[in-house]
Amino acid sequence: MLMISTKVIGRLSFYRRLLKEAAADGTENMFSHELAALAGATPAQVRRDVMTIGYTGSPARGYHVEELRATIDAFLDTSSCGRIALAGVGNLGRALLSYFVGKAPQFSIAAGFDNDPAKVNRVVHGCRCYPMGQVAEVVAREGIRLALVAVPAGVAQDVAGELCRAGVTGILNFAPVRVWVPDGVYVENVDMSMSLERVAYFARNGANGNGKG
Amino acid sequence: MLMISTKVIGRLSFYRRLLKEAAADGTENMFSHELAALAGATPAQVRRDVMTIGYTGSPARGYHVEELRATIDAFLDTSSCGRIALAGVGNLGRALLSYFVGKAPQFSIAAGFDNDPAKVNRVVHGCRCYPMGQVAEVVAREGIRLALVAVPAGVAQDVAGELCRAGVTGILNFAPVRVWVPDGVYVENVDMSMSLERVAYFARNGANGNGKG
DNA sequence: GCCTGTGAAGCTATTCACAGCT
DNA sequence: AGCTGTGAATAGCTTCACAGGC
Repeated sequence: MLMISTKVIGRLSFYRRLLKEAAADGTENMFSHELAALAGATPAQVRRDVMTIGYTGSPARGYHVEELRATIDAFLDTSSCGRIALAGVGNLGRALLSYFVGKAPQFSIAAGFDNDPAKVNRVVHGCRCYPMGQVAEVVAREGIRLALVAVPAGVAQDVAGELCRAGVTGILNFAPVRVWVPDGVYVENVDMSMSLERVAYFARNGANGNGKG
Repeated sequence: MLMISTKVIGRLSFYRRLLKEAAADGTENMFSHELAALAGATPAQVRRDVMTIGYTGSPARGYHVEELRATIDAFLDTSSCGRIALAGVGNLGRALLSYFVGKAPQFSIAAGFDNDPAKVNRVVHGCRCYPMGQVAEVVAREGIRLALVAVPAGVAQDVAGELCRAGVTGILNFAPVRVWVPDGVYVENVDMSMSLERVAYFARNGANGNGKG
């Protein structure tokens, strides 16, 4: 199977969200330039991205909103893999919980992990918090494959390692360190300090428009 | 002045953090391959990045940790522009407050804004919360140039526009929508839903290693 | 006319590979 | 020997431009 870049996957995920909104507003068809305007991309890029997943629109009507959304859904295979672990139920962890609750119906945070005795066995936003020692057991029992890592930088590597050993194959890492994982595990880093420094740099040095993201 | 990509700026910011840690551990010199190993990059890329900012090491000793860090500091111009506004003091906003407090000494969140009367005039983590209506006044008074946007998607555009009108030139946007800003304003989007969907995709489709960020 | 799909071109980012230094 | 700095090569990404269709 052809390898598709993280950039394309990100944009597809974003297009899908826009298509959902458009569908909710009653829009049935959209041209590439319309979708591009919403996404902040070029029409050519939208067409390329749509081509990569093998959907094709009509010159007369553009893309059928529902069909394209369904094609992206199928491509991203949204049905499976929805159970997520949250490692670190501090300020950031709880914010992530409330952020993801309800937002993405295909995903649910099935378990939280923390070493703070004040958090263990609490239920926050419908998510039960377990001690770190139970990662292996709970991840296996709940069939968890994805994890959010929101622990302090100093323990992120240990926590990530333990999650991988328990069977997690995808990690969204909010700790400001690179973590090393076995082959076959995918890590994406959300490094907010780095992002802020980048914003500070370009705010001063006058690059306008949207950066990455 | 030569235009430098967001990727390079991000990596420089990351190298600097690693260099600080190395210096704290008493390391005086590092070779490109050592820094690369810590950063998860290639030695050639480290050398390129270092070259871009005009620092040069020695074949015998590699880079002088303190000097390189100072050169990156000077390049990113860390001294100015440190005052930040936080728009939206909900769960995410408060998590960002606690995340950035102390973390980056060159940055401080000087004011929060929210429309919830329960939050207005409260002080959270040393940050005073004002009503949205006072953005123009407070941003001007505090000399704020950067903003974190952590409001619901539906109002992100309005809030971003108001911030720009008040003089903000850099926005780190956590709302899952693209916001449109005047020329000369830089926006970086942190779209956690998109990131999670990307992780889910690559967790299944087996791309290993680190993605972007 | 204005659209899509797409080969080809153009551009950006990364890596190679080697001269020059210690 | 092993390193840096860097021109050249490669790989990857985006845009152009146009054939073909309505």
